[in-house]
Amino acid sequence: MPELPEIETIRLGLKSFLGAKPCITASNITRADLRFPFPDNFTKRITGCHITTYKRHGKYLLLTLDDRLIWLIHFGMSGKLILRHTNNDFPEKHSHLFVSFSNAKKQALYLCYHDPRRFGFMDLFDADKANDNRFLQKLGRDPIADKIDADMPMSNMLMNRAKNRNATIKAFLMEQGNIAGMGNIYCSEALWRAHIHPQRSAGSLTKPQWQLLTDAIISVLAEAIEAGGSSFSDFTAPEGSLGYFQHQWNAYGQADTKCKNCAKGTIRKIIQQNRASFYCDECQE
DNA sequence: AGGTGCGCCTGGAGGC
DNA sequence: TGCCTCCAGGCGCACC
Repeated sequence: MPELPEIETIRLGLKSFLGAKPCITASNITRADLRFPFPDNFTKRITGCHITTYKRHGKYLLLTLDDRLIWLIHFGMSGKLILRHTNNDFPEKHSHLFVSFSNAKKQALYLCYHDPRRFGFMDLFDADKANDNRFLQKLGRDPIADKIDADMPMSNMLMNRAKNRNATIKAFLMEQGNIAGMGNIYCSEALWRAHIHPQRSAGSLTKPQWQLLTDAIISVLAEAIEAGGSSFSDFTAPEGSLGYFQHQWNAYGQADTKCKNCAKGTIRKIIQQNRASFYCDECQE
């Protein structure tokens, strides 16, 4: 369930907790596979390394180790990081990876990757071969992290990719190769904000609609990151978890309520690609 | 090759 | 209370 804003919040929270260049002093895997097996010699390879950058692309958290390795984390549906100042009080169930750190002040800090459904996964590869990574190479532009490209604004890029596509706009936005980081929730929210029906074919959107939709995507993600940031400011509360945060949705999960945009229509729930979509039956076309 | 649907996995909610 | 069924969905993959 964590989508781009949740991963960004995890990234910021982890960076704030560990600080600059923390050293991995120990690591331990308690089950060999998440969605995929851990990379070979994973714990051996990361132990002794320092985290030199904290990056994110779409829903992937990318930690650079000693400027030469990338530790990739995908949180799947239920993955989260639990952070502690002492090496105890981690949940007994579904804690799959434990990592100990020493920060710049030589304080010991502890992290646990917790994932009940185990849809998450990790990878480890050479930083100079990131373009060949089987996960990263499939990703499109990140709507928040990537620099604005004056020659090819995101709305034009999306419109070009959608040309002649019969897939619905919902399915199109969910394809990580078109735009990285959109999940089920923010798709519904962005389409609601842009007044575009989720069953419209992607190729049928007009140029102004692509502009409206692009603006909606960026604003809905940016606002969610802001909301996540405000909830993470007190993440040192006892649970100390960085994962999925509850936001106030306008469309997602609001079936049968009055639309807050037009105040006339009703939010409806339909199933697309076996996933729930929510839209207003009055103001989304 | 584009479009569609399934399986993976577990906890929680709801029905009886 | 307890058992059962359904639902949540990101991703890779099989299939048409």
